[in-house]
Amino acid sequence: MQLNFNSPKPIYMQMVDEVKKALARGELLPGDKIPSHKERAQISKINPNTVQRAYQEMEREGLTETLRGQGTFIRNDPDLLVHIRTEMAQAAVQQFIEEMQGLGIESAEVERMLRSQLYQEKKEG
Amino acid sequence: MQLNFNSPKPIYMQMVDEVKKALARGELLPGDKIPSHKERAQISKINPNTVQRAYQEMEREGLTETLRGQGTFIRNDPDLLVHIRTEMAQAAVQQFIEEMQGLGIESAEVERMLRSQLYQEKKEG
Amino acid sequence: MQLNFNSPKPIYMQMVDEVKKALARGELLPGDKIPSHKERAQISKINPNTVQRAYQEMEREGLTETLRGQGTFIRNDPDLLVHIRTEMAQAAVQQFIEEMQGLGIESAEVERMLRSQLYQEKKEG
Amino acid sequence: MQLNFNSPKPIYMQMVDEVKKALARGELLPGDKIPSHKERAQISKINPNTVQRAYQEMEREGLTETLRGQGTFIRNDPDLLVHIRTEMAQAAVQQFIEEMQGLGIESAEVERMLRSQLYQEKKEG
DNA sequence: GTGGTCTAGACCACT
DNA sequence: GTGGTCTAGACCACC
Repeated sequence: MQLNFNSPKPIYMQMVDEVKKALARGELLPGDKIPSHKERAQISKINPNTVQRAYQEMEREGLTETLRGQGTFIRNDPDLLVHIRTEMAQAAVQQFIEEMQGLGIESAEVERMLRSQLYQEKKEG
Repeated sequence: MQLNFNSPKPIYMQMVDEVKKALARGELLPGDKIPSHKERAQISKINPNTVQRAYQEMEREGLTETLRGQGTFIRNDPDLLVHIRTEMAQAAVQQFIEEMQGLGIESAEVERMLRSQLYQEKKEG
Repeated sequence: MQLNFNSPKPIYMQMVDEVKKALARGELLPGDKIPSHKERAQISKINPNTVQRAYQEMEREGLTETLRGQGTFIRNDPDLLVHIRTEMAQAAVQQFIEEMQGLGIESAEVERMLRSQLYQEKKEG
Repeated sequence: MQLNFNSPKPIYMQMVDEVKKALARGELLPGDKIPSHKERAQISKINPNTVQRAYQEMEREGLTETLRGQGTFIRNDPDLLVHIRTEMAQAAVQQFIEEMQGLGIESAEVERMLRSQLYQEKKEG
């Protein structure tokens, strides 16, 4: 779980996104237990309340469900993974397109730049 | 100039980015005068202090220069436009790729999704 | 026995209320034996401690009596049923009226809304 | 704003409900500014963070909107009042009916009890 | 001054 | 030990 403490994006929001990404990547599965807020806080070296706020947000978004005294679990919904994955991917694509159009860059050029950096990336990584 | 007051990104940073985008799109040209901070504040309905901070930031980044008593101008540097444009575009591409890889999406799929949404977009817009 | 694990009302209180309701409905009768706390815990999938606390509370309220080695029984008091029933009903009515007055709804309108939903309910159920 | 510090219902939830009731009663109008969380905290003698949590919840439910640095306002939606009012009233009626049916009380008897207490109330108040 | 985030630490209900 | 609420107080961005 990578957190950027200098980002303007609140830490609790970053945590929610990280969990969603882990789900999308298949590293978390529906039904999995996630660490208690105290445990997570120790691991990530942040305050338990901040973790709890992230967990609250996930609950609210239907990402997790919590059993009193037992812990917090990824919701056991078979569609959840695909749903989150497409939702986040489409949002990223959308934001990217808007950003590039905001810079006045043509679709063909957007494609070209993406490919160029995409395959250069692959070699580096 | 589109500002999102609920974004965690500070308004003054959003303003800087909007000016850069206008430059990249060719809507602002090197040497152009930009509105005084009071004028800009009235137009965008934000606090003059916030505008001033954005202007300070642009000055600091070498984007603008201020002539006493005459106002603030886009710096008259022929390379500025291209420089800003490629810088912002590459940053956007980079961020997009990282986001998609964070979701565990393969390069080929990234390309496919981009194209799909890119040309659908074009028809809508 | 319906328990809502997300309600702010403690589970043991919910259990007490459920027993009272079963009594009011005539599903439990004075003198009836109620399950041991271990049994109850297994049935309702809750912690035996929680059940025990509910049983303690019922004992305290004079709802049940415990015979050593024999188990816990609904108190054999002929007035108990009527007493509980009217007590709970009046509390419910009282709370409802206060809630509706808190919303600034007139008595006539309260009556009308109740009838409307009451008979619609009947058809559905 | 009446808060019950001994209720199991969290204070921030009580605050949300109180604002909704004030709206339903017409004491708050769409567009009205509500006190800052610090002010409200002083008035109600609770912690500013608790107030803020209530305000957050109201924002999330679409009850209020907040303008950075200016304050929090009842959302300026003409349907809001009626919407909240009917929503809360129906929920109260529904809960009341379920409670009474849980006690095994017939519809006719429910009506009778309501009327009896409703008009007795009126004389007292 | 206003809202938003974060830390720190307490208390409670439930397992 | 686990989640939930609350208090207290700090810092920041914006008005």
